[in-house]
Amino acid sequence: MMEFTADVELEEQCPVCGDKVSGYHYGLLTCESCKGFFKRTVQNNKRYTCTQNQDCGIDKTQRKRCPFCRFQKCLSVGMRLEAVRADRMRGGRNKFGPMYKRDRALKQQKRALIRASGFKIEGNPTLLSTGQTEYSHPGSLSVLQPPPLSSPEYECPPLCPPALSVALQSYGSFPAQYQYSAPRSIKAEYPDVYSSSPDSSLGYPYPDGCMPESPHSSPMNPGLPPLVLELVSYDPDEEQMRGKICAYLHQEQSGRGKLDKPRAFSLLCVMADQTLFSIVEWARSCVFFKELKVGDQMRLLHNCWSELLLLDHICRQVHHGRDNSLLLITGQEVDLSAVCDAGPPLSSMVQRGQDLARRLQLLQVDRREIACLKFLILFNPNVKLLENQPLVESVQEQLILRLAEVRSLSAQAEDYLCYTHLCGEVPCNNLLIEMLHAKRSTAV
DNA sequence: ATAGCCTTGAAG
DNA sequence: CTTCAAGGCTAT
Repeated sequence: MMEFTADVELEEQCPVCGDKVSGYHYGLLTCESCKGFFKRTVQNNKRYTCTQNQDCGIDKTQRKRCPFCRFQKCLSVGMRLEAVRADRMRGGRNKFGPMYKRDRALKQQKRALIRASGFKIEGNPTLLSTGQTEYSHPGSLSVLQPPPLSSPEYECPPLCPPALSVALQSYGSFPAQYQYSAPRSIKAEYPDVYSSSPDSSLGYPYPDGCMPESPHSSPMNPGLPPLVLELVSYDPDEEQMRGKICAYLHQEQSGRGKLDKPRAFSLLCVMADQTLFSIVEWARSCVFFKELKVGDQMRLLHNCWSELLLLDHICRQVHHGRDNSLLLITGQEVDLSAVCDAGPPLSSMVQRGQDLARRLQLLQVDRREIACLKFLILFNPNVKLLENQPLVESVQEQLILRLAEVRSLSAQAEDYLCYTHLCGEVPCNNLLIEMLHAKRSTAV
């Protein structure tokens, strides 16, 4: 009963500052002040800087001290930029409505279950990308769809439920509801580039030149097919991704010592695991992909996860543009010589990755082409969904050549991961390992 | 700039 | 009709 009350109290605390929750705001339950803070920041496109080390603790008494870290925390716990309306329209409901409803139902269910059984049920640890499963992935438990994919958490807490199927089902089915047929009465939320007003192009999430191309910018991009523009619009925001993963790592790391080799490697695996979640989330939001049944989605992802993961890494290096160091998703720089000290399999792979990054750099690939490439990787090329798009066709030839290299290197990386996993150096029960096993077992 | 309270308005 | 999460207002 103690745990029950503690659990309920926890749910009534703002995940940002711990103050009293006043309702769902911008994607999750927060307090009134963080709601207002998030709104002001996004609406006024505010930029803060941290005078410390960008890791200030945020609580009710200190939340005013560092708006930079407060906003980072808002993002890392899962507050959604796109829930701030670009046109400032008041009232009504947005696309998160059904999600809030499911989340409420889930909490209710959980409470009832706790009350009935008298013990606390653990969430799926691999889903805890922010330490707040319910906040960042509401609905992952509440999808009470019939089998084959039952609601795993309640049935087998000690076992790791299939992370991919849970990740694929989080947020339930709501994205399908607003893709094209969304009522235009609710409009101008940020990622919905189709309905935002032209003057909203100065919105928050896209810093200088990184603004996803929206159809509104097509006059500036003559000849770019709408599909390409759309593909780009699905790209996750790197900063937001970094915020989430850093928050997760920070919490994972707390109390741990320095980074010796296996420790560093397992840290990389955790990063990869968390990045995979972002990739799955990205895929789920993509046109065509979201129309597929979950089974097909899983098959596609099982096939290409490591390629997408590698591409994500390579792109970061292209952007980073340095031959002698690697840039991690966390923003940390790793000296290449340190990696080479690790020995042949890893060092040569990293070198191949660097070579690939350099060649992509020479090709001057931009985010539109990367978006196409990711799409090509996700779908089996035989599907040829992009075949009729002139731009994709014009760059496809060169991109496909790189694809072969991505495939080959990712295969080597998979083997290496498998090997290190057998040596016990990879943390178990994560999406990474699930993917590894899934591919190996179906490859027979 | 913050945060508590107020008004709005689509969805149910 | 009611609900409640958006944006708005305003004293601190």
